[in-house]
Amino acid sequence: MDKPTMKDVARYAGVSVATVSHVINNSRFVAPATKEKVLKGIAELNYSLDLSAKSLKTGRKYLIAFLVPDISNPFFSTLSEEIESHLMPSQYRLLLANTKENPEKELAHLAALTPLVDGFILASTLPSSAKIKRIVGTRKPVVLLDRRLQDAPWDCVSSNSYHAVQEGTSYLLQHGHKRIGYIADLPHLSTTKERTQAYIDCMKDSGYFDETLLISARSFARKNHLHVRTLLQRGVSAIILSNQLMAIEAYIELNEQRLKGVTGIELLGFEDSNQPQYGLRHMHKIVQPTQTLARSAAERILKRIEGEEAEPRNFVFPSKLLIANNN
Amino acid sequence: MDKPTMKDVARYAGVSVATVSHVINNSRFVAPATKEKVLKGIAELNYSLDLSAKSLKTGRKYLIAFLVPDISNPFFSTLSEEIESHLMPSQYRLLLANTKENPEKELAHLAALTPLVDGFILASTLPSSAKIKRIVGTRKPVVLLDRRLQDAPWDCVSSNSYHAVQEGTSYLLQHGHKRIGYIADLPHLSTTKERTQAYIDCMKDSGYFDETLLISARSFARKNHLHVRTLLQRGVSAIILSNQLMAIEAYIELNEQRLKGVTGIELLGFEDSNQPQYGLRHMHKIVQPTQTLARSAAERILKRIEGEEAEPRNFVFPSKLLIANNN
DNA sequence: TTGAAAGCGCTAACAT
DNA sequence: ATGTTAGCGCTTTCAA
Repeated sequence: MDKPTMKDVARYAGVSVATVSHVINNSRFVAPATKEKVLKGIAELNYSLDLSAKSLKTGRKYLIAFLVPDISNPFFSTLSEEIESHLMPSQYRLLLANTKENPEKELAHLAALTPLVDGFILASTLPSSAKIKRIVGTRKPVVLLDRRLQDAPWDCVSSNSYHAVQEGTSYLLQHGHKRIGYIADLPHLSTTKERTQAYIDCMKDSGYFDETLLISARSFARKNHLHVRTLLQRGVSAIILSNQLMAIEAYIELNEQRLKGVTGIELLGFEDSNQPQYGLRHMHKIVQPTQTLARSAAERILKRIEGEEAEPRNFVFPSKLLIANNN
Repeated sequence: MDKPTMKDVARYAGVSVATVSHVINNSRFVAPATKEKVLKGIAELNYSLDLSAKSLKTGRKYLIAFLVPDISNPFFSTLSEEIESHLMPSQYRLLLANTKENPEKELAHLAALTPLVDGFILASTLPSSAKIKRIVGTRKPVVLLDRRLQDAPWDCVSSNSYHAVQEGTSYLLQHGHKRIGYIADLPHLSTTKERTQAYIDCMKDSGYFDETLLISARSFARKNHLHVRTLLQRGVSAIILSNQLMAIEAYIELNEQRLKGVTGIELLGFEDSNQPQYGLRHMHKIVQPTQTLARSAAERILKRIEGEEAEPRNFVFPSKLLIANNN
């Protein structure tokens, strides 16, 4: 009653293990009749390949690690679900590691996982790629996801929200808002820089830029209700939140303020998956192309693991502004 | 410049590979001086054990799978983070699989992962353990987490919220609420049954039970704002939500209703990690012992993998009621 | 068109 | 107190 091996299948089918292996991997021609017999043996004995043995022989681990800054952030949990489902048809499995927006933790994970996996999908919380390169080396492929990194010799899959933020800010300005607050995430992130810049450019163009309305925060800290209050005290009539988690917090806080009589405030937030979470209906949103990001990242890492040698490429997908219908 | 093997370390230290192996695994006595040399060799050559080879030899995979119903639910994402951190000191890694509250998907994952992992931590979305047993067999240990299962021959780690829900309901009754609504999650889940029963028992005791105020929902559907409206139309003055995700949605919807003039409604929800998410301040909460659950589950699965043969045990940790201070 | 066999890096039984 | 070595299940080169 032991787990059957290739040898068992070979004996059953009256062929050699080499033939069984080649049938499974489609790695050389096998006569249709022979192939038939082998397939039958596999089904009959309920055989399944031992990946450890294959791994020992080939050097591959059949494991891909996805390092996320915060798995309880719906953006990243959706990404991981989608990546996982795109990996399903391959024999690769996804290992998830949570870095909690902590560079040390990220480096520790990279070091611990490097010998265990064939490649990384990385939403990095680091400011640059130097340390990562040192740990991961040049042999294991890396695909950067969501957050770009300086001088990184890897494929990078990200969204571009510059235009969407610009459009959104313009929309607010056109609708009479002059004091528009902005709550930014960690300043070293590429996403933060891009989005904040769009806001700044737009506000400066219109002549209403006021740096006291630009708050640098950390989505991980869950302190956004305080920042919302600060901005309200500074007289804003609209607030832009630089990601979904912050948007949810701000939405909740704004409602509480409304109950205390505050009126006329508009919110522009992010939505990171196209299933409407929590029904934040009265908020303008920038919708990220989450599914596309996930699919592209999964594709890239598989290609690189299979040995694709082309120059690193950037894959950029635009976010879209979604104006709430005011009902 | 190839990856060093045990042989390299052995040669460097002037000993046999057996000795190196025993030093690494602490599996037999090695003279301190010899051990020293080996350790030096390991450090010097930057050696790291090849788990695939070890795996082939021992049959272990050094991988544990955690099957979650919904990774974007903060309860499960917190659990996974905590389990992961408890596994860190061991050589086991956590594989996360998302079943999306779909029994078919859960079974498919179990089948795909069974040959790849040493054990499962399972927050099952199935109504009973029969099919799981058939797939997983008796060789791979399973630890049930959060959700109990009929006739399951496995350790089970769960919280008990019966008392907390009862206390909470009593509190509401004592504060003059008579029409108290309840929005339940999937009816076949052990957690749902237990919590709903506590509510029903309490309401019947007081003579105010009204079955039209008990709504059976699905947290996965994100439709709770509608259920809240339904209950308000039916004249409730308090609503109990049977998990955190539902609580967040209800909280948001209630605030919107308040803005339309609704007053005097109280909410009792769940909080699944003790970092206060989204600052839902004006809500009573039942706090789950999330960290304890995670620690216990990690402990159990490791013990079972190491071969512990004791009878399956239930580990139950109580949830706690937290009354909001009304400010 | 298929088979034989070496060997991947490790563990552990058997030696001494 | 330590060494020798068979063999885990697979891939792949070489041979037929």
